[in-house]
Amino acid sequence: MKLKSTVATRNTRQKDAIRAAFVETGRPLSPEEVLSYAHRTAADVSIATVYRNLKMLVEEGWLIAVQLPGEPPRYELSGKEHHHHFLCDDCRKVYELEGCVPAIELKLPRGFRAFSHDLLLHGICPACIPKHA
Amino acid sequence: MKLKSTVATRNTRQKDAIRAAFVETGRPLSPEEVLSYAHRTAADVSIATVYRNLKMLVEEGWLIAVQLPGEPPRYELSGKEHHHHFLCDDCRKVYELEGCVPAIELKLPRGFRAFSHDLLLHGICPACIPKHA
DNA sequence: CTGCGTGCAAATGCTTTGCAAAGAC
DNA sequence: GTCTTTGCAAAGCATTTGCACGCAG
Repeated sequence: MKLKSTVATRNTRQKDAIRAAFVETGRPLSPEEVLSYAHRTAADVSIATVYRNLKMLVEEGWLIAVQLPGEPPRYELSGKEHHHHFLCDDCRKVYELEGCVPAIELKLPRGFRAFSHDLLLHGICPACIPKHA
Repeated sequence: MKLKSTVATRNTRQKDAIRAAFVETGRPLSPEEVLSYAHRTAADVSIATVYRNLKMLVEEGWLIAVQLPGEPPRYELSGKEHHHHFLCDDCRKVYELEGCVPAIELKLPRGFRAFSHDLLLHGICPACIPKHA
C-alpha cells in the first residue's frame, strides 16, 4: 500500500522557476511562455521538464489547464472562482476576467441539457493598443 | 498573369462525398467525422484528401473553421449569422445554437478593448441523455 | 546513499506535403 | 492529351516518454 507519506516530490531549481513564472506574471501561461520565464532564473530548463512539471502541478491541484479555441493550452493558478478569459489578438497573451454574463442559458433546443460554458473575449490589450493607434 | 479563368477545380467522387457530409448532417464536423461520412459513398477516400479538401473549401469560402477549446477543429457551412455552439460531453458531437447572449460586455478592465467573443455550451445532447438516465 | 527529476533523443499523434499514378474534362 | 486531384509515405510540429546521469533529501 505504499503511502507516499512524506516527501515524494523534491524541490528543484527548475520546478521553482516554473512555479515562480505563474506567481510573478499572474496570468495564464502557455508551455512556451513558461519556458521563457523559467529561463530567466534557470538557464538550462528544458521544454520536456516544463511539460512534465505542468502536468504534475495540475495533478497535485496547484494549476488548472485553460483551453482556448485554436490556441495552445494555458495554465493558471487553481482555486479561483468562475471566470473567463481575454485573448489579445495582437500579442496572444491571455488575461483573466472577473465575473460572468448572467442569463447564459441562451436558446437551447429542446432535448439538450447544458451544464457549463466557456467564454472567451477577443481584442487588444493595453500594451498593444498603442501599436494600433 | 495566369488568370484561373474557367475550371481550375474539378469535381471528383471524393470531393462530392466530402461536401455531402456537411449538407447531409447539418452540423460542424471534424476531419475524422468527415472521413467517416465520406466513406459511406466513397470507400477509398484518404484522410489526406479530407484535409486537403477542407482547406480548399475554406479558402473558396464554402466552409469556415470552428475552433473549440481543447477540441480538434470542426468545419461548418459558411454564410450563417453570428451564433455559438454546443458540445456534447458524451459523444463529442457539436451542434449550432441560434442567437447570442445579450450584454456580453462583461467587466472588462480599463485599457482593454474587445472586438469579439467565443461562447461554447457544454452538456448532453438528446441522443445521449438516455445513457445518463 | 537512494531514488526522484532532468536533459536528450526517440516516439507519438495529428496535420501537411512530395511524388508518381489515376482521373476529370 | 493535359493538368488537377488522389493515395501513400515521408515530413513537420507540439507533446510525451525511455533512459542514464545528476542532484535533493
